[in-house]
Amino acid sequence: MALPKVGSIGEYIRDQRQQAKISLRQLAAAAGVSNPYLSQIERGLRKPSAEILNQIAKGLRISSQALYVQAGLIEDREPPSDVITAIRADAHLSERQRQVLIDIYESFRKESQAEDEQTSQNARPRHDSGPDDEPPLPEEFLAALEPYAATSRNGDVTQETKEG
Amino acid sequence: MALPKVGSIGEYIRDQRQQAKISLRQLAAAAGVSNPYLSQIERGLRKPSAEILNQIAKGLRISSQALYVQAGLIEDREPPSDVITAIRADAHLSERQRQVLIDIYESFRKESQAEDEQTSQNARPRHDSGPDDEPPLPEEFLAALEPYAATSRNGDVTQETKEG
DNA sequence: GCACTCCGTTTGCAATTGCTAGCACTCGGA
DNA sequence: TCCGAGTGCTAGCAATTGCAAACGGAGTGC
Repeated sequence: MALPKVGSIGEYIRDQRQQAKISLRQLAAAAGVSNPYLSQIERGLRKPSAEILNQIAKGLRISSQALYVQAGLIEDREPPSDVITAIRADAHLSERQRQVLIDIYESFRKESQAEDEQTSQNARPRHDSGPDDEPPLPEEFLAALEPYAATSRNGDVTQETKEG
Repeated sequence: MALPKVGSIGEYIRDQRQQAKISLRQLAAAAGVSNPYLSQIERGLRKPSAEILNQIAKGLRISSQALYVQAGLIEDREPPSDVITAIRADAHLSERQRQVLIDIYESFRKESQAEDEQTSQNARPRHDSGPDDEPPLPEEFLAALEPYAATSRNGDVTQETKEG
């Protein structure tokens, strides 16, 4: 992948600014930075801090993330390819919580694997073919979770998952 | 208060580092920054550039975006959790397993949220276990998991948090 | 020609980042 | 006891950021 060279962020900003048809000074004022500095940024002579970058993004009315990606400050929006990577990347979890989730996930994977082998041996129907294969309900987990996390077991699940 | 004050990013980094049980010097080495500087960042004496922030995020194995949000460099428009997306996309899981993982994940998230609102200082709302500063180990979960999944409880998690 | 306004740029300078070297402290072993 | 390895922190410095002031050029009106 092309290295995010320092100049590219400047070119990108200048490009966006010109597309918006505003002058350097206007953008500088809107972003709250000095015009000389913005000029130097656009020409790749200076490497702006994230704070300045953020202000410029606001002045340009574009997403900060796009600018950070251009600046090479965010790995090009890595898709959450697998569960473990996503868990690892989730900064809202504590290390221990991460480990618990990963443990459970891996045990699930092992279970599926075992079933898969069984299937090939005994030609057993897959578990999703019928609901009669019901394993114990998640309540067991949530019960075990209780000392650990304040979980709304099955009582009032009024907390919806959506957010914002 | 609700504003992302400058010091909070340092507290957040220190918190994540301590939860990961690595020393300041270890994280500094992993992130490629000097230990004194990381120390100052954690104490809120310095405002790290986005580049440094990015390296620290890598050292902590968390997403750069989460760190930028903490630093107030990205509007907290939190997209739906990547973890849930990844779980939903995992074809190896049964629907029930998916639901269990999502339930646990969300309960963790709620717990963190509650802690955060309660006080950003100590992260031990309940359950004082005495001299041993270890909260209950994941074994509890895995024990509860036993009837459900064929889990290798003693099996160490092969994913180690350190890496050469 | 002259004055005025806008454009982007160059020139110094204070403030800050981020580093190396070194300090003080704790723990375990000879 | 001292020694070595580990922890985090302070002091001082080079390099960089980000700014105010000033510059040359283009356009407009008198």
